[in-house]
Amino acid sequence: MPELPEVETVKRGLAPVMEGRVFENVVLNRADIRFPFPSNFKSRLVGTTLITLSRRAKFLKADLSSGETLLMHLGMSGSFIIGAARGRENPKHDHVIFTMRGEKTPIIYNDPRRFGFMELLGQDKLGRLANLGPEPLSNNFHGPALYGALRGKKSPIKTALLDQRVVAGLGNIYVCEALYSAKISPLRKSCHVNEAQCERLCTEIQKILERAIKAGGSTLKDFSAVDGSLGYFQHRFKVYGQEANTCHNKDCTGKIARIKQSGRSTFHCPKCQI
DNA sequence: CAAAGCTCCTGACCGC
DNA sequence: TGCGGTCAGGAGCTTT
Repeated sequence: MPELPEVETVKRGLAPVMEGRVFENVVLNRADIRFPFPSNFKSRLVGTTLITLSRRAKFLKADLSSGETLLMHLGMSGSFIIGAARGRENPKHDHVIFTMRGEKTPIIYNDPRRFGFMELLGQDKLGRLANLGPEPLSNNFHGPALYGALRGKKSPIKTALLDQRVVAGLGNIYVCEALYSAKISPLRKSCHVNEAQCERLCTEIQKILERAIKAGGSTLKDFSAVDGSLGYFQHRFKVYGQEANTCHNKDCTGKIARIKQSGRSTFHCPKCQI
């Protein structure tokens, strides 16, 4: 599922065919996905220029010449396809089709589970971006900042890292991976994660995200890269989905366990993550 | 206020 | 082969 690195990959794939282009046509194949599309969605887009496409947390943000901002979230299974709408294997879940002036092929938004959504924000409106925590790859994200965000929190560190107000852009997979690499138990209370551990956690989060972005984003079976490239599914995680495998941290003989935390699967090594 | 639980949705997977 | 049940999860919403 798309987490920060996947969204970043999508952004990089879409920017060359969207930035600086005028929306020539917008087709909606249904009135809503997770939420209803904004009123007059098509007429508010057609004729405007997409000035800048950027990413904030797991959101794609398109600044328009009209002054409005198109905010897009991929949810669990959303993907963009640059290519012909016809001859697609499963056009069933093609919900939005953008045509940019001067571009040969349309840009299709496909989302089987419809957990994604699109919104239009007025000028100076932050909307859902207002309460997001720091970008993990920015200078605002560092040990002391994380420590400050965690103290006073009684929830487990795993849960806290999924809270987009603490750090923005992580999902279940990368949280498991980061805690594993930092050798911190997902069950540890947030307020009991000390300064040194916060420092380590920040470093690991950044390393993991950077590596994943470099790899073009990693993915599970229902997410595909913006160009539909395969081989995208081959990504192996160190701990996520590795239940019962032997921990391969150095000098550890533990076995990867799977537990549930606030309804989500957590994979961890009970022996070396403390 | 924080934290936990529920909800949306479809496709993949499993056992019979 | 088909069918029902279960699971996956981002994040907003409701409940505690």
